[in-house]
Amino acid sequence: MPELPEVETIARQLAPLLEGRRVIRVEVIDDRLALDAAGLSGFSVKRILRIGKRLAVELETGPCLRFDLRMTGRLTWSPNGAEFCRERLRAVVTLEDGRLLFYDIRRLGEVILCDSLDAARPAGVEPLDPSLTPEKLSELIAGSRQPLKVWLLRQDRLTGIGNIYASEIPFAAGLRPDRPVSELTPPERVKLLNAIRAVLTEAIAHRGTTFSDYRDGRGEPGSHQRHLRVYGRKDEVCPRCGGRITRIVQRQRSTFFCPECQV
DNA sequence: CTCGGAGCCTGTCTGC
DNA sequence: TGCAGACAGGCTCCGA
Repeated sequence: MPELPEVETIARQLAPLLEGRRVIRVEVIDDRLALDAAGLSGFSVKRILRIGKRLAVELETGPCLRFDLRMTGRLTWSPNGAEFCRERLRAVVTLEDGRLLFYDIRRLGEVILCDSLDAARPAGVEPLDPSLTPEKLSELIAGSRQPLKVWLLRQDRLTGIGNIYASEIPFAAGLRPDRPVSELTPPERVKLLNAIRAVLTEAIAHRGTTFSDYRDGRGEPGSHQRHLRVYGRKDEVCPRCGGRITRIVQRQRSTFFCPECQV
C-alpha cells in the first residue's frame, strides 16, 4: 500500500507525538513478525523519519525500529486513555503517554530491529534528495534494458516509488511506460526527473492516496486519489489530450497510460 | 546481470 | 446463492 508520499505523511504526523518520549515496551502480537525488541524498553525516541517506503523509529542509543508497511500496513497513534481496536493489531509500541499501533490486514508487512539508522536504509537513492541530478539519474539508469515503469519500481535504484506513482510519473513526463529506460534521450531524462519530483511532492501535499486501506498517522484517508491522472482510470478520458487511458500488465502488475500523448 | 513467474497473506468484486 | 478467478498500495526467491 503505502509508497513514499504515504509514509512521508505518516512520519511527519507521528514525529511530534513520539520524539523525545520514552519507550515502555514493545509488544509483538502477530508471530509472523520475527521480532525481539525487548531490549528497547526504557530508551527514548530520538527521531521518526521516512526512508524509502519505510518508517524508522530511531532511539537515542542508536538502534532503530523499522516498519515496512507493504500493502496494507497501517501505523496509528493512540493517546493514553483512548479506546483502540485490537482486530488485526500486529504490534504495539507503548510509550509514556500513548501507543503506536501497527495494523496489517494482509500481514505482508514487517517490523525489523536494526542496529542503526544506516542499517535500516535501503540501497537506492531518495528521489526527492537534491543530490539526484540528471547526471546521477543517468548513472542509475545506465545498463538497464527494463521498461521505464518497471525500472521506476526498482528500490535499489530509486527508493520509494510504488505502483501508483510508477504510472503517474511517466504520464507527467509524457513518456510511455513501456519504453526501454536506457533509450530515453537526455532531454527526456530531465523531463522524467522533473516528473518524479512534481508527482511525489504533489502527493505528499495531499497526504497520499487512499483507495481502501491506507490511512495516515491520524487514521484519516489521504486525498490524492482525487488528483490521479491515469492510475485506476482505464477507459476514462485523458485529462491532457482527450485520448483513452489504457491498462497494460507489466511484471504481473497494472500500468495505466495514455497511448495518445505519452511517446 | 536481466527476466518472468510463484509465493507470501487477506479481502473484495465480477462473472458465470 | 455459490463459487472460481481476478485483482489489490510490496517484496523475495527461484530457475532460465
